[in-house]
Amino acid sequence: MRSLEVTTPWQEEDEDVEVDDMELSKNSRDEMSEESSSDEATGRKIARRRTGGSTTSGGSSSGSTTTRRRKTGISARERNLRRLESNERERMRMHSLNDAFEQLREVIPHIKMERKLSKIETLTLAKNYIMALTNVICEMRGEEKHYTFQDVSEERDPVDTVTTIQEINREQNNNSMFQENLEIPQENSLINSR
DNA sequence: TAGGCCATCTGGTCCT
DNA sequence: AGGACCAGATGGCCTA
Repeated sequence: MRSLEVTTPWQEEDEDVEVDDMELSKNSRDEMSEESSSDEATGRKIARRRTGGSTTSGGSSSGSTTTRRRKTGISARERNLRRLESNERERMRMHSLNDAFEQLREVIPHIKMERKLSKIETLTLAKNYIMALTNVICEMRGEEKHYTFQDVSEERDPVDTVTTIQEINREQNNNSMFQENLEIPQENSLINSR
């Protein structure tokens, strides 16, 4: 995994002097918006955009415009290095999160669409699926259903398209179009395996 | 062109 | 102390 190597003017400043962190952030952003590269290992695009970041980080006092004294013993070069390493770790973290989303998309039944499910759609659909499966289990045990689903309207959102297992079955039986497009992963055929 | 979705950067906070 | 996690900010891409 390759880390970004960007030389910035403030990197040259090695003495432990007082610096303005906000100015540091600004310089960093400006400097880093120059190039983009790709991850050799994963082929992922690295730093598709590098002009992000904020001068007013949320929920904290980081947005203060006051000049703060840098921690002693850490040079600007060292701080830059740590920031770049931190960025790299954060990128990797987000990539693994996205991988998890992708795996989730693959195991929940949904209508095939031109575009892939968004993250919020994926989570909502997964939640509905879990609720539906829970109801199926309850039904098999002769227990009362845990969850109730609202009636689906005529115009349905992709997320609401499959709300219950019964609905999946009904749709599969009645709608050839649906039959053609609905993807129900084998691993998840809990209903048939019991 | 506005709005939705997304990737990335960033700094604060939490955790080990 | 350092890494993980989190949320705000920003800008790119795409679609209606």
